Amino acid sequence: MKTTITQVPAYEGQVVTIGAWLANKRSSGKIAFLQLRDGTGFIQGVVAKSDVTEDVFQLAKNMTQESSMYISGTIVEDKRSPFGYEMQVSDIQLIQEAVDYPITPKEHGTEFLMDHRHLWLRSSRQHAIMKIRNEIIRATYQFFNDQGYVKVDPPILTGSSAEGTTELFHTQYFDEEAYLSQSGQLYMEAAAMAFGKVFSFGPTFRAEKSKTRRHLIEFWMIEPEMAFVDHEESLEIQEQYVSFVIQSVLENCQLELDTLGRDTSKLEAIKAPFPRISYDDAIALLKDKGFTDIEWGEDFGAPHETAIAESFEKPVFITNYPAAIKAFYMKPDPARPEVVLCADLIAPEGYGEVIGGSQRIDDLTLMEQRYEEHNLSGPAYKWYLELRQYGSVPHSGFGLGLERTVAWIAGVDHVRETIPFPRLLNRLYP
RNA sequence: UCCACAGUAGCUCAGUGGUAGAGCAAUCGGCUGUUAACCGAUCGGUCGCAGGUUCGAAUCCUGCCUGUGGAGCCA
Repeated sequence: MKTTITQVPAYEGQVVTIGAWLANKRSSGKIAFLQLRDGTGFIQGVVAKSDVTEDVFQLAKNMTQESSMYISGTIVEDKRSPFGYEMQVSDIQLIQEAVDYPITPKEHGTEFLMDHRHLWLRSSRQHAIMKIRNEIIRATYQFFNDQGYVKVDPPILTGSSAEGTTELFHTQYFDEEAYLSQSGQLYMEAAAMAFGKVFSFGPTFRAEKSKTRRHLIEFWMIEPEMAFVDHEESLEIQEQYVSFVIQSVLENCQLELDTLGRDTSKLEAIKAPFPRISYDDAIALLKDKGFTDIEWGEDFGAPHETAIAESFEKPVFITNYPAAIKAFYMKPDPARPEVVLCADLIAPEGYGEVIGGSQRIDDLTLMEQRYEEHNLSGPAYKWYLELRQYGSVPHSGFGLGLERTVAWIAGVDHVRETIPFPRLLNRLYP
């Protein structure tokens, strides 16, 4: 019976065959322990000299790391295994012998591991992180589908930028200049006017020379956009969404969180509602904490964000930033036009900003004024203004950075481990 | 782009002016419950590159390259 490692508990006491790779091996004169993986999980195969032919025992004893095989044996429960089960091996059919696998069981440096990312993904730690990433994506689709959102895919090649501030990757579109998307948001606003509630999930490209544990050149964003939803309602959606994702990971990825040594008690506490602090109060809080390098009107740096987050157990929304330091499309607070109806969600434990969101400007005249202030004239924006011309409604949206969210939930300290093939400053291989 | 640190065996590192070292991996041998197994042996080098100082440089000096950590910017 051919099966996979995660299905093994259903076959206790029976003989099964698994297609597997050798992750590691320990052997003595008359017994060999094979650490097997098949992509679905990890299990130990025990090869006793007395149970198998001499050829099979010699094969097991001399097998090299990452060699591939079909391996057959009886599934037995064993408390000594972290997975709970072992295979008492009866036969092995070698598929290919791997010679000199570069990633050994000892420690390695970052550069070496990143150069071998295509192989590093096979390790139990990377496997666990990618399974958590997958669960976050799965839970995202479930959450928004259950709430009646329509997934809409914005274009990746664009003729214009959403915000003039960040640097764009630039390419040729036949005879025209084109850019890789740095945000789908403008297109998602158009989609919200067509479908009401929408979300996107796709790659984003930022040609910034950022070099920190929180930055990738290519990363994935989830960008919901909702018509007839104001700023406050949007915050409620955000906290429910994030809570749902975390509870899903806790339910479905226990083994993975355990492999990573994640302290799950901190995640269990992450349930809506989340605290909110206004930009004004955040500035006051930082001054109380002794920061002298920040004044009202300036944006927070990483140390400021961390200091604010440390004052709360849960993620915290920092709301209503000065209009001058935020994107042109954010709606001013009617009571205080110098600040906008926006919020950044800062994750605890120093993981930084995971969501940025706002209510959007719905007034045509104000949007035209913003265009002039930001020098954003041009045919590429004509369609965006037309959204305010034909049945404009209050609407809000936000963007969640997938890799920062994975890093936070998995307890990984650098986003480069949270995407299969990270694109970093000076890293386009493999 | 700026600041700090690093580059020595396939990998992780020690060696700071006088014969190039260890652990892991690999190869051979030993061991019936190992958890990064252990024990013995063997194999393994353009000391990042270029120049300089010196009787002598992995070691000191200069420049460059590459990487790591952080900052700015952002999700």
